[in-house]
Amino acid sequence: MGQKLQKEFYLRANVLEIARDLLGQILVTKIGNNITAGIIVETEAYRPDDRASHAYLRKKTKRNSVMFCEGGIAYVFMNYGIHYLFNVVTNLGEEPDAILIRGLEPVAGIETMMERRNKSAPARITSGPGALSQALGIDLKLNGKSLQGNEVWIEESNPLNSNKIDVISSTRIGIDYAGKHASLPWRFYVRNNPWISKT
DNA sequence: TAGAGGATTGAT
DNA sequence: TCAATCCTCTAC
Repeated sequence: MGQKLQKEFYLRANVLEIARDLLGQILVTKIGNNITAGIIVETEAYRPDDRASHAYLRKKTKRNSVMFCEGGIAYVFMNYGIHYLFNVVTNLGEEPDAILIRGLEPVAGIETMMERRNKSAPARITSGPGALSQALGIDLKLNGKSLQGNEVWIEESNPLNSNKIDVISSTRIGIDYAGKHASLPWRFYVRNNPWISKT
């Protein structure tokens, strides 16, 4: 088991840099006595000057209010009435930046994940933001939780391994409504990793 | 207070 | 290709 990423990691001003740095780190949840974890292989960054963000133009609503807190906490919301999506809030409180986690490579609690996903094989159980949230037991109860706590956190993986990661950036998924912002290359993923979500 | 639509998934 | 499904936001 590695060390939890320190709060300073999340307080940096460049959300794109943090989104890239999250690749290769390990997202862990502990729900009851069930620990589940996976290596982060796909992320997307959102900023307040970006129409695709819930906090576009720094507009604060009940749903996105945790994005306006200091970085290092979880932002969970329901999408399409069906799926929970898990984000990491970054930057200082004045800047509502967030990073959506879109893909994980399972490393612990795989049996639990398969049960939660109602699958008999691990294939693709954590590929896609809604899917990985279900596999890790993430729901609205985790919204606003500190990533220094003991329910959900991100562990630093071996830096030597991180250096080997071949990162690709591309446009984000499912935000065609965002006009020119839809073409920003703010999605980051690990080249050739089988656990990234479908394009 | 009502209506529209969404940072998706999985079955057809 | 399209339905499921419900919460949030916006406009009236």
